[in-house]
Amino acid sequence: MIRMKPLTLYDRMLAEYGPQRWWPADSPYEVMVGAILTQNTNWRNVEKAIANLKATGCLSPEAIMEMKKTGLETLIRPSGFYRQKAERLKLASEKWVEVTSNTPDLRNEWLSVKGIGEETADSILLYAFDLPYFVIDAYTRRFCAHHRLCRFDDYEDYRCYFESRLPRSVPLYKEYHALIVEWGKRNKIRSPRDP
DNA sequence: GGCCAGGACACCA
DNA sequence: TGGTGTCATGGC
Repeated sequence: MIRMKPLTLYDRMLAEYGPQRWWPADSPYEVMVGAILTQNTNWRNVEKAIANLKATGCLSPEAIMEMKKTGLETLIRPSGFYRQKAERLKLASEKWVEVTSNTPDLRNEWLSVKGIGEETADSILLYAFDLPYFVIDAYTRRFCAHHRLCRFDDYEDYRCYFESRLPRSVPLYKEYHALIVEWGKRNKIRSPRDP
């Protein structure tokens, strides 16, 4: 196999798959909700949960903060882990109304929310706040291993790998991550050390 | 009917 | 700090 650079792989995927135009959401807040609901969960199940929130007029931070936890659990049940995620959505919604894209140390603000780890935080920062953080998920690690780009244990090492090799561009980061996910869905490739 | 999906955290040694 | 268990639904 010919070993390629990250930007070359990006160009090839963009040519083959076309622009993905991520994140699939109608608003930045919906991005945040989706980022939490999709934790270790098939996106199709997330779509059902978000549809329930929309149908009941509950897709807003105010509505989610105010509603009973059990009611929220019922709406998001299709996304799995619904008890945990209901709690996480409430905590994240509280954070949502208190920060802006100009809040200092915004990444750590999100990481301080129980239930929001590095991947979820970076998804929110990139797709909801338009800030240049490259998102590392299970597909990204698989992508790196498959193309012999790199292999690390730590999330930060992967993020640094991409951010140090790509132009610092929010649209590029968005599209690249989306293309990696599309690649992952088309190529069900797993390795022994796969997360 | 088993396996897996766009993680995160608690607990233990 | 590293390994393991838990959380849960729905599609294939």
